[in-house]
Amino acid sequence: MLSEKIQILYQKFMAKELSAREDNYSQWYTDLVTKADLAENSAVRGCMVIKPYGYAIWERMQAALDKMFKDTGHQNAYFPLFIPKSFFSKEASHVEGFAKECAVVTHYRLKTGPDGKGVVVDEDARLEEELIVRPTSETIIWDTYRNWIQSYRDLPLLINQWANVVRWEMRTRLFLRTAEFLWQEGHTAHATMQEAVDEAEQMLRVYAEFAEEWMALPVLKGVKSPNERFAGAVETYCIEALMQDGKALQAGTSHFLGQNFAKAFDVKFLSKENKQEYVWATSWGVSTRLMGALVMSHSDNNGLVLPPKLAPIQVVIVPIYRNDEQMKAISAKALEIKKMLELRNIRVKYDDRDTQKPGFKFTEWEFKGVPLRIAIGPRDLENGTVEVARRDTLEKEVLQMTGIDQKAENLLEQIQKNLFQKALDFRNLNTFKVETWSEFLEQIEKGGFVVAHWDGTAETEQKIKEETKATIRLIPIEGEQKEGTCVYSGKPSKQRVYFARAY
RNA sequence: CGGGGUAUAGCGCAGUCCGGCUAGCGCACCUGCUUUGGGAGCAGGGGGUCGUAGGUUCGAAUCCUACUACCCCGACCA
Repeated sequence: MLSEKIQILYQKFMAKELSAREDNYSQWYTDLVTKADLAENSAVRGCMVIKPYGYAIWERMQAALDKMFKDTGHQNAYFPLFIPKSFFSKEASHVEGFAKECAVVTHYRLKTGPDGKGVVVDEDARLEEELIVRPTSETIIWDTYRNWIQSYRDLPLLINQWANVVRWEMRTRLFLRTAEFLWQEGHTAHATMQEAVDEAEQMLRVYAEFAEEWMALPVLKGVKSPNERFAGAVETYCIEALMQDGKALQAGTSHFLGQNFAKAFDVKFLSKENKQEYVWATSWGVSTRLMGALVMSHSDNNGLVLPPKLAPIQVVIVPIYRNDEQMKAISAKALEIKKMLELRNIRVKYDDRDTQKPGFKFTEWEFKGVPLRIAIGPRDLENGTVEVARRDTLEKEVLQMTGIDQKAENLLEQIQKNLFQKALDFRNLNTFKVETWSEFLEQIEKGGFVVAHWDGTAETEQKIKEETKATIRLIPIEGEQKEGTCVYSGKPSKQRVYFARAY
């Protein structure tokens, strides 16, 4: 339990550094991202600088996902940043979906300005065909696949790329929506429709597993309504998470593209039966938006809370000492513990900076979300103990130094589980089944998921969105599917769907 | 793209209404001493073309005009 004194210090700290979560959620989020050194706004509008600490988390996400992709048979490749404009118009709904937010390269040269100062675009260097900065790579990839695929023997083609993409957004927020972002995009080609559907569903399960196991983020699996579908997809699968402010966030999508892109880019293969057929396609992606989801689902008014599996530093050791002699003795012990922990593959930082006091270090590492802190002082040396503090519960306890490596390992596992359970409890507590329109209106105001019957029409979906700002987040593909009557129109409904206001 | 707000040291702000001497304050930074179990104290010190461009004036952070950037709230999207 926290003493009163510490509570007061926290209040002082909060007032100084961080907006309170309950007062202004979005300001709290922005403060957290910038002050915990995850990212900052850049000189370029809408684009962010991901700072080393934030990038370290992203690298851990990448590593885990990349392994999962490889384990399911995918290979990495890289396709160009630029896409010829003409490629874009080949798939009608795809263009329509992205046209409004594309950056376009028109020239390839600058020259010195007429007044001899600065540089201007050289009008003589106009590109014959303008290039689009990729908002996603389906078109260039399918144009390439055409040459790679001749026979059923070339299938399935299972490829992923890690890349940056650009979508010219009007309003941006660090990680959640930036003009340029980092992501991975998988693009696969299959001989049969069933195989492609299976692939899209498999990758959805991979995403869900990653979110739950690594990010400690419980997610719902489902499909999007036609309205919310990816431009060019036949079916869009998604994982959807609930943030602490009661808004939903799409954390990953996987698309069954049918033969839309194969037809647009003329990608055919010769089947076993010696017939020319169009291939079946999928694409799937998660982005640096996951960083935003991570921050918003676990963190509190004391700063970031990171799940141990993704934390760049899992344990920080802080020495407490009065003089050089003590520091020496404590350092020896601390380094010993560090080594023990590292033998268990725990990522440890020994914070032996002499320029900061222990209290400062406590607060700083807490703010940065380090799951476990071990403090060692003269008293501990005498007693053969250490003080261990958990970031998730803020609990402190004094433990025997012997066997601390095993205890730390157990605690990290517990923290990982606890964060997931807390997030799951929160979601359960904020998911409501409603039967009537008035219930719907009342509940959607309070935030969270509202589970209600929908008649399946785009008109109803649109009206609900206009009246409440809530959208259909997903149509569940798991659990019961009972019929009922639409909460808005009263018409028959095949099953309940999840509504929420969303990021 | 609409509404609102902001722009003064690395960060947060005061000063602007009502123009006037050398532009302040807190945090951070540097030096020294004392400190170190939850953001240490004291003393000294460094750091500014007051967002940009133009105008008014003897004189502009302050008044006028235009522009730019950022933040918040909407519409659009992952």
